[in-house]
Amino acid sequence: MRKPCCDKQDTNKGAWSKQEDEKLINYIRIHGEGCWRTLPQAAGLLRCGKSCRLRWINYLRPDLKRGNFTEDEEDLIIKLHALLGNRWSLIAGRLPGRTDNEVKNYWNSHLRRKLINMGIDPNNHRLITHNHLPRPHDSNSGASIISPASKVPVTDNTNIHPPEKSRGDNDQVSDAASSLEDHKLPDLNLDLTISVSASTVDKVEDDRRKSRNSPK
DNA sequence: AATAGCGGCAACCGCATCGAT
DNA sequence: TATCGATGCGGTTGCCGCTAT
Repeated sequence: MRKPCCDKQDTNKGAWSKQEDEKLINYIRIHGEGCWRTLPQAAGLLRCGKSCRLRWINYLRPDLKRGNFTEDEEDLIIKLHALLGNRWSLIAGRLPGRTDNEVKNYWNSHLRRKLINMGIDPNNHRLITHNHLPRPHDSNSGASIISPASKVPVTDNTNIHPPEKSRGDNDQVSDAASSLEDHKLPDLNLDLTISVSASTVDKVEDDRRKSRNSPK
């Protein structure tokens, strides 16, 4: 039986106070990131390590770019989501200064709705084919979708079927992504502008591996 | 002015993954 | 090879502020 990550009785929960933020920032400034389990005690925080890590990564990190997403960023998120599904950390890794949480929230609150309004199913990035729903170019029904910002067609290659939902269901996209890594997607049009290509996906995965292996 | 409804965002939770032993 | 602990990730929740009624 695994021990809980922290003694929940002795930890604060909920919103962070300014003092807590300052303690965390000061500690990381001096000692650097890592060792999240021992950090709270060492920093004098009544928080669990996971909470500290999340607060730092999503809010306190100095290199965070806060504020609205640009059109380019939106476009890139949509394209990467079409390729990778709900792998938010991978997507965020291609957006400097953005966090997975931020991208995920933005997707769920803005981009999903935006795609739906455009008649695109956000789960699989294909045109929603409702018989009663008028479609922009019906002759192409289900054949291609237009990326909103760039107006660059994202070919519906039918090889990519992002998941209805993530985690267990990520297998489909994992398959797509791993197929990309194996170069087994013959007819896949990966010219997604903003340099999202098979090699980009390779690089994303590669970066991820490297960051895992590199010491903190 | 009050309040119900809604959307956005920060934070939590549980599971997966990876490295060390 | 199996097990354990630490960390990472994605889904979900809950709070807060804004807007419509």
